Amino acid sequence: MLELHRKGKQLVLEMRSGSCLLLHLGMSGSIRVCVGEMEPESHVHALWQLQRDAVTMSLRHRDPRRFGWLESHASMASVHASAWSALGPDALEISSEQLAASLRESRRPLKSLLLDQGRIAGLGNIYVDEILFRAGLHPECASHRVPPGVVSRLARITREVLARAVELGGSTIRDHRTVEGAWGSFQDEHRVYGRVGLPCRVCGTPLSTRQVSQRTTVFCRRCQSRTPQEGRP
DNA sequence: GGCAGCCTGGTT
DNA sequence: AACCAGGCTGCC
Repeated sequence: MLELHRKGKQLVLEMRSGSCLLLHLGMSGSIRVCVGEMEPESHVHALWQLQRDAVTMSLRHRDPRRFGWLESHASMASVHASAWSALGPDALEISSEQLAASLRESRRPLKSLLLDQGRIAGLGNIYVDEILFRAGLHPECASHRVPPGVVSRLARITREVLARAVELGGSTIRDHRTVEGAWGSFQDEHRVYGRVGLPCRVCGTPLSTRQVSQRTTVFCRRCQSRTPQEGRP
């Protein structure tokens, strides 16, 4: 295997031959690479033995809840032309212009738009809630009503939250592990996710919950205003 | 645009 | 035994 590529939640392993394995880990999936044999484990759906010179390496895809998938592509060009053409810009690098373009014409709730992989690729339920809290925005605020200055701040916070989460190895709630098998620790910095009823870390108000876009949503009704003001710090 | 359904394991 | 979480697809 030569190279790794990623867009949003999708990962590509590009082989030396140029052929590609495109995969999505779903919510409980993981891939592990190790030298030599691997200890047996449950829920392994695919296993490769890779030969490099005299060394054998094992690559394994484990996915207890089977929400993940993988498909084979002849080349990166094929990946770009199919699966990746349906994805919006990557959330780690989203610009305020790109975000503004998505928000401008939609009356949908902000949270629903941020979860839409075709608009912005890479955000799931945890990170959307964490981003909206840090941006001081209500999850049900109509997307087109977010003023330009606030959109630019939202884009910056999106990039910052994800970069920090990556730095900490992600959020280990239950299944998630880093590629080395370690726990992530971004959950220690969660402000709202998993904290329903607990006091807001900023103002002490008990955190609220509600279904938004068929997703459990946690937010602070005091810190996250429904009508964002331009120029908020 | 909403919503059921897919699936498993942990919780109630 | 019933319910829930989560990402995404496919059907209204």
